Amino acid sequence: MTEISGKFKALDKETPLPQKELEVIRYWEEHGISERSRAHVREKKFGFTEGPPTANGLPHIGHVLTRVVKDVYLRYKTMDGYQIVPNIAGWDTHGLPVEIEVEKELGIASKEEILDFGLEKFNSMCKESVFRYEKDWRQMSERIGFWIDYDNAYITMDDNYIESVWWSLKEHWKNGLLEKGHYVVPYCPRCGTPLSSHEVAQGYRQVEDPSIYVRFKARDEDTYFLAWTTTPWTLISNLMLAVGEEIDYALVSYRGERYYLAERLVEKVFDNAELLRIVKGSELVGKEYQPLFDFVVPEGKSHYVTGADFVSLDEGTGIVHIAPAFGQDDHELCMARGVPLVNPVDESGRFTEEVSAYKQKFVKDADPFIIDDLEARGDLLMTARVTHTYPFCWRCDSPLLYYALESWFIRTSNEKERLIDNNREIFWKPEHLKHGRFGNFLDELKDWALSRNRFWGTPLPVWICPEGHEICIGSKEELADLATAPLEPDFELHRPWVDRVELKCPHCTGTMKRVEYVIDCWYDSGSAPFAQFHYPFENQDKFSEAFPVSFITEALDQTRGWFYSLLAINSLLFHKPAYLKCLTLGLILDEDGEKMSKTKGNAVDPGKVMEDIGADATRLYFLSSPVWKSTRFSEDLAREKISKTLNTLINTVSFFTSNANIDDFQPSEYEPTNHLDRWLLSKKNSLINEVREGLDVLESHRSARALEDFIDSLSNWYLRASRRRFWEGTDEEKKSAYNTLYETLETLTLLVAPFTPFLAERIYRNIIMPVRGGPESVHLLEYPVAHGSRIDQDIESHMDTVIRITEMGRNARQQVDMRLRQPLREMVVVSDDPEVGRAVEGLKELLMTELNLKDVRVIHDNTSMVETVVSPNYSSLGPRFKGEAAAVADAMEAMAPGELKRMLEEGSTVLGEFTVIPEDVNFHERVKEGYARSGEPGLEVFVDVTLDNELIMEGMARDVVRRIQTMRKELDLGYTQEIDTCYFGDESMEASVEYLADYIKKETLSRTLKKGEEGDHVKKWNIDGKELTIGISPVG
RNA sequence: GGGCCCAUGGCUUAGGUCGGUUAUAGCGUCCGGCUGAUAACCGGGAGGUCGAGAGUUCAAAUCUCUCUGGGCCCA
Repeated sequence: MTEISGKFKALDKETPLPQKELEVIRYWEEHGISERSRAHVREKKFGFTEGPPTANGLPHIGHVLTRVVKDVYLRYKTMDGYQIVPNIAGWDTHGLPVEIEVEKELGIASKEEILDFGLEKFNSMCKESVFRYEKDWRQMSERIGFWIDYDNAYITMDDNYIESVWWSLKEHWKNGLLEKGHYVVPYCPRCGTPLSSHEVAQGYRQVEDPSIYVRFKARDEDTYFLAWTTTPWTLISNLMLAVGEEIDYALVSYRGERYYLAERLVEKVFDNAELLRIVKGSELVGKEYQPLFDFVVPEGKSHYVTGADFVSLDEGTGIVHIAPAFGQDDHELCMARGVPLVNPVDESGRFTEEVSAYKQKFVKDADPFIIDDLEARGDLLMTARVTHTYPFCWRCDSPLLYYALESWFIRTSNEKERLIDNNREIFWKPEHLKHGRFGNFLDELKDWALSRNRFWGTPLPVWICPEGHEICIGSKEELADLATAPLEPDFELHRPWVDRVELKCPHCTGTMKRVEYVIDCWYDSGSAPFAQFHYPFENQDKFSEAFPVSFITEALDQTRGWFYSLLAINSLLFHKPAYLKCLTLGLILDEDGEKMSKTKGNAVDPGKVMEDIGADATRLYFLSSPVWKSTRFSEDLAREKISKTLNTLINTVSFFTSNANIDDFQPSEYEPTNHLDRWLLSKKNSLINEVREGLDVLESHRSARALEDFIDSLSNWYLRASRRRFWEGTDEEKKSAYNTLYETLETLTLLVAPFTPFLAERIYRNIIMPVRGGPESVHLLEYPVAHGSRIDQDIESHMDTVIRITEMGRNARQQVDMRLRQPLREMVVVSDDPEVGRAVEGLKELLMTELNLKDVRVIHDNTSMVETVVSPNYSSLGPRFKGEAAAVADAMEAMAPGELKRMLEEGSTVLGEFTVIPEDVNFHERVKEGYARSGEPGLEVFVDVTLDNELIMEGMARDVVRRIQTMRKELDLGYTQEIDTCYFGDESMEASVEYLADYIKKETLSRTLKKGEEGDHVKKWNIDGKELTIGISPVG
């Protein structure tokens, strides 16, 4: 194919899209486009905070989705005149997952081994590890077209960042919200560390455990409380019994003893017990009982029955044994009741000296002995085995214990109402999260256990002196001021440096030492809105521009992760919601709907996807279905976007460039005269509104689909129907057509820019920039705004009608096997809707060409096109008229069918001497001879399918044209290349060619059309059973 | 164990807030057509108990409840 060069540059269609995208990336880099798009200081600010990933693993396809979604909204807002603040990336760098990676590398697995290895060395390895794959992350982001500033990214392990975090912790401390206490955590006795919920979640397994029914003797009456447990070893530490205050409890007699238990569970527990009385749980509250064991005796009041809302009747007895050191519910309940904690188990999970009978025994191993003891005393009523899920350490497989540890926590529960209020102001997508998963979490808000007995993290800035005075440090300066010695030259806000700093106690003469904890790394990332600015030490103005954050988006798993930590920390500090819009993304599944994982080997490599199908197609694929739904991903699914949408757009542009250059088109002021043009411009403006609306409500799929539909209509309707105007229209026609198409492509290029930034850039640089001038990138332009005056609902709906009529026309032709290339006399459109009349009137030419007709006319009713045929219903007539049935039938047939039909619509009617009822006759319609019909009542068409000699010859001529065009294509001739043409064969074919020689010559650019069998390219065709040999030779 | 979400032809999916004619479209498949921008396109066919059951209603893919299966979060 010969490319005609001109001011509109043709798009390169040969090179695969992914390769062209790499060229675009180079162009952006060379011209610093992304920096320039960011550099603009604008009045309108759009706050965005990047949810920081950890770069100690490779990015996967889910991260690609996150980046695509972030990017499309940020590009849109940027083009719409906002300045994204601060528009920087972020890295999450602390936490147990990082430590574990390093432990694996070192081949160690315990805290002692880390300490032996050396804290400083260990932490510096962590520091390296978190950036191991930074390059891959940056490359992936760049490749997918995510523009964010990586060079100035915030990093949670930087001293400035940590200092801001310290500042915030001190704020909490000053407000009495940061406190030491005991917190029951899942704890691995072998590793000597509590586990994060994330780790615990990995280790749940189905196991069988003993379950026992134990009785507690009431103090003041001769009855027992019957309780149930699956952890006998915790009975040693029992301090209370809990009942549901609204639950009915039965007092029963069983084998001569009296027991309380939930009424509903009596039959499950006892085979034949005598019911004595029913009481409400609330009546049991306050009753005291004798301790089962006396190894540990707490100070203060204990061993009585209390009410609790977590008592369930699903299993057990409805009376729950409470040991505050070993259960979260238990612990909270005892705290609330002022019952102190007892914990006779050491950190390795063994009973302490106090528990003389079982001392040094691992608690789980003590279970059988405790059971035997209880049985011997007669306090054990029954034993069973239950299968339930229980957590195990994912590293060493030890059963985890729920264990009360000293812990620092933030009293978020004190501020629960504030968090709930702030959540009300957030726009959630999808909406159900607001009150569902996220809202529920806030409703049941617990205090935030902040401290971790670990090494690599933000150190908890609390120092304590031997007298018990405590101080929270809020800045490096404050630390230096109070320190007993100057800070080391290479000091940083990490262990072990901060551990070595001792402070002068402001309240006594003592020396303060730091508590050895680091903090939960979720606190780090939740501090990003202020800590990324080193607020309040610097950048107060920048912070207030960007806070509250206008928009965040991350995957669903962040609901109780980052989304929560952001809301909690910032609500406490600033009494405002941290963010105003939150878009939550679904998971990416593989083709079969399975979760992707490395171990299953079904994970998709983003790099390969980029190589195979490219960024634009991937972006469009993700953006065109609701992003919050879990989406299946496969290259084949995404590839469809290339053939369906990207190529269609590319070809539309190609059509434009090749023709505009041939005609030397120059954009100019114009008034669209043609209906198709006005229709397209109206559609275009409606499209702008649709795309914007979709983006504004965070429903990118609505925008993406509107764009895809528009591209489809542009190419497959507008352009197909307008082609001839571009090729052979008058100057006026061409002016309107070219300007309309050009203007539409311009707008479309801008509209798709946030979705498919690479292709948009190519189109911009090929057809817009060289002619219109303007900045070096489409991404530096403004997003289109619709011109309401250009939107013409009538013309849009008229075109819809015409499209429907076209479909009917094709359908009608097909019913009688009348191929489209055969010209036909006329089509009659039947509708009494005046709008249909107007639509056809305005677009008559279009209908004629689309359906290859000589005429189209509209009539109001179909009486002239169909005859009503009467067929007497003998099964109704017969029984009633017997022998006269035939005469009745004759009478009916003698009438005008329309007349009879009208009469019967009223009910029964009298024909001479007979009274006939509607059931006596069936009417059906017969289409007028020579016509084919399609459509439905209200709008139908009748196509005249009778042929005469002239029509047949025209059809043949078109067949010949089609064959010559195919041959031109086979020779790869340029669009304007003239040829000499010969033909020879069937007589009727030859006659047709001669009859329509001028038409054929014009259509095929044949300078001559002669009888003969010669030419550079000669081919024998069989056209509808008739043979014709055609030969063509390019001229010159 | 608790909470939330999801389930629509062989495959991928729209619609669900606001109940209303024949359930959307693409891929694939079969038949036909069209084509000098297009990897396309157009017409038609086959293919659906809208996960199952119950309820509300004149009317349910849509609202309610129960169940089944899958997922996520939390214990």
